[in-house]
Order: sequence, then C-alpha cells, then structure tokens
Amino acid sequence: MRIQDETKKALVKEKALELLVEHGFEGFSMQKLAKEAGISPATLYIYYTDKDDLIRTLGIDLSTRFAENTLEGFDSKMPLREGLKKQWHNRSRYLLSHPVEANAWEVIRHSPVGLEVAKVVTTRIGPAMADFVHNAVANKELKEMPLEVYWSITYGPLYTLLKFHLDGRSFASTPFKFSEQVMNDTLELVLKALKP
Amino acid sequence: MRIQDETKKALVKEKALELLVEHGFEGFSMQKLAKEAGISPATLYIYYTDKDDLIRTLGIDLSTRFAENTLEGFDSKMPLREGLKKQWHNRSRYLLSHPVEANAWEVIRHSPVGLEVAKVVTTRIGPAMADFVHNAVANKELKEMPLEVYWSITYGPLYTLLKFHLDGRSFASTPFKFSEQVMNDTLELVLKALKP
DNA sequence: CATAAATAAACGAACATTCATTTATCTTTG
DNA sequence: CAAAGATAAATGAATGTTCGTTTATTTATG
Repeated sequence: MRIQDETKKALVKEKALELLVEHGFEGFSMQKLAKEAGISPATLYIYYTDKDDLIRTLGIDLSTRFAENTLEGFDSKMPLREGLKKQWHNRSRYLLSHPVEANAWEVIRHSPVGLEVAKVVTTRIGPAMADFVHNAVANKELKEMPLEVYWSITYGPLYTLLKFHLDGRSFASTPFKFSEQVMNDTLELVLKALKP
Repeated sequence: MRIQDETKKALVKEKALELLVEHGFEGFSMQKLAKEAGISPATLYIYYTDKDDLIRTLGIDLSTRFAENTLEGFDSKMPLREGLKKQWHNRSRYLLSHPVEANAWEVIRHSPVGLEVAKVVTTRIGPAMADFVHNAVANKELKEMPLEVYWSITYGPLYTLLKFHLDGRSFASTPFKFSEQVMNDTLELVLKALKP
C-alpha cells in the first residue's frame, strides 16, 4: 500500500481557493488547478469524483469553518446586545482575517452548488439564532417581528459593509476600510431599530 | 442594402437573459444562445464584437433601466421619510415585476464585467443620493454618519429581503414572500435607527 | 446590381474526464 | 533482514466534447 500525500491534498485545496478568487468560477478549470498545484489532472480524480464534487466539498469545508467560528463564545441565552455584538465580532473577524476564503465562498455561493453550500451554514447556526431571538422577545429586549425581518435588519447592514471592505470600495467607488469603530457605530443604530 | 432584423436582435437579448438566469454565467455560451434564438452563431458577431461585449452591453442596459426606475418620482429635496419610502418602493417594485432581469443582473454582477456594470448604476444615482443625505442631515432628520454606514442601514435590509424573495426562500430555507406589509414594517425600523 | 445581413461549416484551443502505465510503500515470505 | 509480491497513489497522454470566433458563401433588400 502506498499512502496519500496529505501535503499534496492540502496544496490542491489552497490553490483551488486562490484560483476561484483570482479568476472566478468561469476561469476555474481542473487542468489549470492541476498545473497550479504541480500535479497530474488525473490525480484530482483520485481526490474528488468530479469537478462538482471538488467545488461542493470546498464550499462545505468553508461553510463549516465559518459556522463554527460564528458560534464561538456565543450562547442563545445571552442578552440581545451582548449576543449581537459577539455575532458581529465573530463574523467580521473571520471574514477580515481570511479574505481568500471569504471571497472564494462568495464565488461558490453564486455557482451551481451555491444554495446547497449555503444551507450548511444555516442548518448549523439557524436553531441557535431562532432560540436567541425567541429569548430576546421574551425578555422584552426585542420587538416581535418575522425572523426574516430581524435577520435583514441585523445582518443586512453588516454584510453590506463587509462587502464594501472585501471589494476595497463602496457603492460610490470610493476606497473603503471596515473598522472596529465603523462596526460599533453601525451596530448601535441597529440596536436602536430593534428596541421595543 | 439589407436592413437588420430588429425582431431577431430583441429575441437575442431576451433569450440571453433567460439563459443567464437558468444556467448561470458558466452555463452560458454563444452557441447555446444562437441555438436558443434560432440563428447562426456568426450572426451574434454582427450584433456584438464578442462575448464580453454582449454581456457588458446587456448588463449596462439593465443597469440603465434600473437606475432610471429608481429615480422615478424621486427628488433629493424630499423629506427623509418620503424620499426613502419612494426609493424602497421604486426598487422593490422594479425587481419584483422584472424577476428575470433582476436575476440576470445579479449573475452579471458576479461576472468578469460585474464592477464595470455596477458602476453605471452608482454614477447615475450616486449624486442624487449624496445630495439627499446632505439635505436630511441639514434638516436634522438624520444623524451625521459616513455615507457607507447610511447606505448599509438603508439598503442592506431591503436587498436582503428582496434576495430572500427572489430565491423563494430565506436563510432558514423556509418559503418567503416579500410584501408591501413586510417592506413598510422593515422601513419603519430603519427610520427609527436613522433618527437623530 | 450593389451592399450588408445572415448563414453553414469550420477553426484551434480549452474543457472535463479516462486509460494504460509507472511509482512508492506496505506485507509476506525465505 | 532482504527480496518478492501486492496494492493503491500518482502520472502523462489521450479521449470526445464544447468553447469563442472566423471564413467563405448565400440571401434579401435599397
């Protein structure tokens, strides 16, 4: 028996993300990836059954890591302000410290396997979020509202700002940098909107 | 002289959008489009210099129509509540009544010409928006804040809800339908956040 | 009849994937 | 402890297909 070269497998994953970010999904090919990783195209088909499987596996990898990170130190019994602050902090810290992964995830989300991959995140963190909202309403920290409205108000602004940052520019085409200051200021506005 | 068949040209545009929505950018090809429109691939190269030009032209078309619609009946001298309501109404009405165009625009925005196409929208409506915000601050209807923060608070939630609707499902994978009621409720929350 | 629209057929390049073979590493045997 | 055998990893070269685009030709109309 000959054992699989884990270094090689890891290199494939790393180069795949880089390729996705640099050239987008349409500029990504198995042959390019093989060349970039310095291996034979055929080897990719030992690691993955096909291109779809490769992209899906990569996406689920990213989703899982992102979801774990999001829930780090979070508890659905936290007060609204504290829990929301933790969520915003976790999400932004992760996306900002892993720009390649963040951009690759965005590319995959707009690929044929996008919905499937996104579902991994929501099924992992959805229940905790629902419980968190339920508790906040019970404690009169939060207006009663549809979950979708709550979600849009709390995360719409955050992801808009993070997208500006990852793109390096805002809607106005002017340079933009996300910062702790901007995040906290925006979060205060969101909290104000949610107060009963 | 023989004149160009405008029916054929229009059909190409229509089928191109449909193809983009149904199969995404990676599933779109000149040969497929030609077959779908019932013409020769070579004819496409009479209408457009190449694939890039076709996608770009389509994207700029959509951007222009969207921007015009957004500004319909809007005036930067409007009071904050009234102007914002008009903006939300215009944007949601357009996206909901043109789902194919809306989805195609999303696909193009994540293509190689995405930034270029998005810029058409922002250069068209950016100045009016900046003026609107400036006026609202002067009239003490709006806290002073970076334009990016204002934008993220006002449009982050709206587009999040519209995306749920266009996807037919929300983050929780549960069916979701945008409605006048949901929009107005969410807008009230946003206005509350913005109040000085 | 001139001219441009439209076409059918083809081009080389790149695509995802497969096949026949070689290479490395483990286990078995003497 | 070394040689032989077994097995899966890894490969280089090729498969047929589809890609964007071009060329030579036909068709319709001013």
